Amino acid sequence: MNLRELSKMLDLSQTTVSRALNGYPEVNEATRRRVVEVAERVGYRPNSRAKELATGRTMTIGHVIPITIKHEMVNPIFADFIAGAGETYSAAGYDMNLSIVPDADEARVYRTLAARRSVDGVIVHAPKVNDDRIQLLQDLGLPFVVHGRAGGDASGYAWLDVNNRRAFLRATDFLLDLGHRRIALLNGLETMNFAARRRLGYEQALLARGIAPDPDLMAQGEMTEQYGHAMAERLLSSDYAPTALLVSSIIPAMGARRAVSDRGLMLGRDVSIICHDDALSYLQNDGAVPVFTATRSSVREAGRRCAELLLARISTPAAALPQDLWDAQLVVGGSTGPAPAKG
Amino acid sequence: MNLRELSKMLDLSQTTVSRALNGYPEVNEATRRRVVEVAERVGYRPNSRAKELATGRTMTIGHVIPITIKHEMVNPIFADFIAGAGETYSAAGYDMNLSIVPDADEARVYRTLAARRSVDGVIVHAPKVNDDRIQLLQDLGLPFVVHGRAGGDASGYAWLDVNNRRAFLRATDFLLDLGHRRIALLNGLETMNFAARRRLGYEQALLARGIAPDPDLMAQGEMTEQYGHAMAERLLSSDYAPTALLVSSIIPAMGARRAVSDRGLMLGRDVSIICHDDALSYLQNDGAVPVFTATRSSVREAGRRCAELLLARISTPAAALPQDLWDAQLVVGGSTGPAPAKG
DNA sequence: GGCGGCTTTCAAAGCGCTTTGAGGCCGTCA
DNA sequence: TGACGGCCTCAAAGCGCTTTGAAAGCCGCC
Repeated sequence: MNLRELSKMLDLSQTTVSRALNGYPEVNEATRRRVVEVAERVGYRPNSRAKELATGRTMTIGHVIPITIKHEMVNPIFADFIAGAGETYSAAGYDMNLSIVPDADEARVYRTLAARRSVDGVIVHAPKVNDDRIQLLQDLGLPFVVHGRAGGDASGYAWLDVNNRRAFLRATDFLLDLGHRRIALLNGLETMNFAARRRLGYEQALLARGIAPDPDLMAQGEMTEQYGHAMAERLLSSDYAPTALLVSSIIPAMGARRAVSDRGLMLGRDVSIICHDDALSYLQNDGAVPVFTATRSSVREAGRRCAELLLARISTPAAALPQDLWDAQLVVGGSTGPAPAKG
Repeated sequence: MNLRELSKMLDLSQTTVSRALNGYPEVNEATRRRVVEVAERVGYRPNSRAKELATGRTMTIGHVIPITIKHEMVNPIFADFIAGAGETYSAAGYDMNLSIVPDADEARVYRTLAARRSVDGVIVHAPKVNDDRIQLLQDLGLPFVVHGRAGGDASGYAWLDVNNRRAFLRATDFLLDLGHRRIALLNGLETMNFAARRRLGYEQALLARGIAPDPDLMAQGEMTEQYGHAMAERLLSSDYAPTALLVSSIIPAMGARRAVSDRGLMLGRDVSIICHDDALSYLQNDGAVPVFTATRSSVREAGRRCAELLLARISTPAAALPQDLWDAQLVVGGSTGPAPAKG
């Protein structure tokens, strides 16, 4: 069923039917209702490609998700982010075009999306400290919103970020207030800007109390359960072990917890853990007393909001660049307690 | 840069340029090289929508991912499945169109995709025991491959599934061989076919040893960490607690492990756990001695393969329906051991 | 009776590509 | 010399829609 057949069926011109379906004012309300009703009944939907070619708008948003090549790992927070963004798109009649690519190929994919006019805009995931994607997208003239920020000046593009520095500063402060002095940082890869900023917050908090950050207490890596386990294991087995761990995500935090119980230690008494909690749907850390004390910010909500911001940029390119900085909540759970008295 | 401009630049006709770019035989190899070289240099890529309209093929595959409405949860295995499928698509020049929808809306989305001709085919995720999507897609004439199978006769459509019944039968057998007699099942939602079949395997193994399945030892639910914790906690605190748990995924298994250590019990000695391991990239359960004894099957590999099967169906609709049944590996890790001697 | 407003038609261009059919030019071969 | 194959051009249709401009029909109203 195409437009010509439908208009024949309605005994109206294609013009009128098209106008009726697209809400143009010059068609009589009764006619419009009739058109819509029949279109509905016979299941007419305009051919997406024809419509998109004619209008020059694809009504689709690109998400280019990098795979870190070493472990072929796709960061699990993407699932929730995408779910949030997807809600916004559905509600607005947009589609999502998802590409999963080794991070080395990202630039090529953006160029292709732009040149083929396959998308009306893109979301930039996982910005690095030095990230050339932003300049590239500006050159390409493709509307975009960054989830996070790159390092350096962030005034020239649209983004939504969590105040990662502040979150980890507060988390570190919280541990310091509990009497902890040896606090380890199990960070994400510090080529990622979010991780670099978390480290900054951690160091700032320590320095503010006159504690020199100790490189032996800092690790970075991809945020797997195994990474959390391995690092916590290594740290806890040292002679001069930390009493608290600040962990970049709930996933390595689970690994760290495993290391704690492997050693027969008790979480929140012998060792404290604070992690960042993205509020993943399958790893919920809520309830009256959450398992983990955490800095919490919903990545799904971020997905929803990034999508909204992008759609707004597409429909109103001249509007001011949105730059949203969200504060994470510090929620107190069962994984933290006063620093143990010295052995 | 469009085709007309490019052909002007090359001083060739649009016809020749189009033929050169699309590999038609009637163009001289030297000319073709020149065309390709210039197109490359000026960054020409054909407009996707125009090409798709002209050819009638969208070169995109739809993935409709259901969100279970209650917890707004998106199953984290999708991330890895999609990553696998995405690799295949990229290699074949296909795009992925992802819709995330409350499961009640799925049928509507399929109808829309078909009517608008937005995709050349779809992957069906998470088939239920009673699933009307398959009939729907057959009616719509949209090529599809099911990841899993629905209940009932599966001979009429293309699918790739893990032998879930057999996997859980073997896992149960393994526990029985270790002397366990009270084995609990923490299953996924048994409206899902994979979960129903796992339960079947579990029950078959028990019955084969003359053990009547005990409803008190069976739970089902969405596969979150919290679910695993809550169920294990409840089971382990009963007077007549199971000595082993068979868990539907590594995520609730982590929750179950937490419950075990909460009670001061030791995994693999006081309580055994076997789980299904989808080989998620961020929850790897490998190494010399994996943490969990598990039935393992890579969902990422499944994604890759499902995508291949679907592309093959699209290019050769008349070929026989692929129906792949994969066996999960049973890998022995540290979470299982002989049943403890009675109290 | 004429005018203006509302609704609709008609015809066509245009979006950027693919595809086809007819035909031209050139060099080669019988 | 003529036929033929190889390579290319030309012109146009077609994919299914949107959008535009001109015009027509119908209505009520002054």
